[in-house]
Formats: sequence, structure tokens, C-alpha cells
Amino acid sequence: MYSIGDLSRRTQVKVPTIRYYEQMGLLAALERSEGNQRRYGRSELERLAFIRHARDLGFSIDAIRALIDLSDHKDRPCADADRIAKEQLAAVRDRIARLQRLEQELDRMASCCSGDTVGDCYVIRSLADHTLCQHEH
Amino acid sequence: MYSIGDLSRRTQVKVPTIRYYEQMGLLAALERSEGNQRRYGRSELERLAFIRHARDLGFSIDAIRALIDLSDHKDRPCADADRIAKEQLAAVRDRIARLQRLEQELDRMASCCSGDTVGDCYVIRSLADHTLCQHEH
DNA sequence: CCTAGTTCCTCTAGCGACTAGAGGTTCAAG
DNA sequence: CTTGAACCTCTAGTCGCTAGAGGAACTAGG
Repeated sequence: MYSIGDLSRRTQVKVPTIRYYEQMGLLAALERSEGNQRRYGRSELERLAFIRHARDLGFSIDAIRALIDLSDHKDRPCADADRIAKEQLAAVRDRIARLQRLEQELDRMASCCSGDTVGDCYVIRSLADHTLCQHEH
Repeated sequence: MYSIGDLSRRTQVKVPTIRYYEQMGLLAALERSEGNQRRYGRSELERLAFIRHARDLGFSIDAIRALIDLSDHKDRPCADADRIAKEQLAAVRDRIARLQRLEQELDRMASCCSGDTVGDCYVIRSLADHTLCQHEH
């Protein structure tokens, strides 16, 4: 039996966050102590590790709820889990592509600045004037 | 003189967002019509374009406030603007690096799944078991 | 000049995924 | 048995918007 603090230490998930996940329906303490404190077993620990891992990979709470639901039904086809993972992969790739365009723009901005004062600072000028950009964003 | 709707159309910033920027102290309408509606001039239009552009590049409202403050003082050294841009560039690069690690992980996850049911689905298994990962995240 | 329809006003509340704090209770070690 | 850490619930705040209510003011056509 683990307390909420034990779970927190073992998974690196903060205590209020664990309670938040409970509220969101991802993880419930099956038992309470006599004094109403949450008590968790092995399977809750594992589930929290699963949640933590999925959050680290950028899955939303909703997506995680769906994945948990799937993992509770070991006999179902795993096409749904595949789809969720692929959607997440596509979203991540999209974010990377957009960030890389920003990176170029910012890099140019920060490195081209040769002025001494704000009046001829390239950073300020390029923010004011979109036509100095090389891409749309 | 532009109405808030004119500004919105010209900058592609939604009307409530313009009001939000006003609340945040980024952009104020200097005048109002007799019926209390916001009226903007050229310089507000330009400033909103500046804000929009900076937001597109991922600058926070706070950073933009600082940049606007700088651009209002054309005689000051532009080292501060440089610093803000470089910080933003570093943050973007960091996010890209982390997303790329996630991408690899998700890709492996989604492509390695050869099982038919959730019970042996690689997606579910690798979420449950961190040791299947190749990186820390 | 009147009316209809659009745009505008302020104010409040909601989103996602937490985080922080108040005010009080329970647990575990010494 | 006492002390101090950990726990409880509840509310409110974070960021950058977005949505909606309820009402006032514009603008174009008749």
C-alpha cells in the first residue's frame, strides 16, 4: 500500500497532479485509510507511470483516457491505439516543422542585427515589417 | 480612423483578441467614437501587426511588452532586443530538440506494432514500460 | 427619417494541464 | 504523548485566448 506521497516519489508526478488525474478520471485510489487518506496498490503505481510516460510524449488527457480504456481490454483489436499514436506522431511532426521555420526566422533576426541602437535594430525592424521575412508563418 | 473590426480584418487578429491585448497593456485605442467605440490610427495598426508577428514567432505577451517598450525608445542600445530574440531562439531550439526525441519514440512505437489485439500491442506495451524507450524524456 | 442588420460595448466564464495557498486533519517517529 | 511532516478539501491563479449574454451604436437601403 502506497500513500499519495509514495506514488509521487516513485513516479516523479507531483501530489496535486495525482489528485488532478483522479478528478479527470484517469486514476482513482481504490482504498482510503481510516483517516480518509488515499491508499494505492501496485496497479495504480503502474498506471500512473503509464500516464506520466504518455504525458511526457505529449498525449492529451483525453487521448490517455482512451489509451487506458484500451489497455483495460486486452482482447480488443489494437487499431485504435495505433491510430492515437499515429495522430500524435503527425501532430508532433507538424509542430517540429513549424518550429523549424520560426527558428530560421529568429536566427536571421538575431544574427543580422548590426545596429547599436533600437532605431536601426534588425530585431525590432523585422518584427515591425513582415516583408523582411522569408517565409509565411 | 479604423474601427476594431477594420483592424481585425487587416491584421487577421480576432476582435476579442485585440481587446485582450488592450487589457494586457500592449495596444490601446487613443480615441473613442461618440458612442464609445474604439477608433484606431495608422500607428495602432502597425503596432498590432508587430504584436501579431511576434506572437506568430512564439514570443510571450511579456516579451512583446518589453519589445514594444524598446521600440518606443529608438535611441536606446538594442542589446536588450537582441537578448530577448536570442532567448526566444534558444527556447525554440530546445523545444525542437525535445520534440524530435518524442518523434523518434512515437515513430518506433507506431511502426513496431505488429500485434492484432491490445494484449500484445506495442503502443500500449511501450507506454506501460518505460524501459522499452531508447531515450530519456 | 426609419428600420434592419451588422458591428460594437462590457462583463463573466471556460479551455487544458496543472500549480499554489488556506485552513484543517491524520499519520509516524521519538 | 507530542511534534512536525504529510495528508485532506476547496478555491483561485497561470497563459493566451475564446465564447456567450445582454445591450448599445453604427451603416446602408427604402
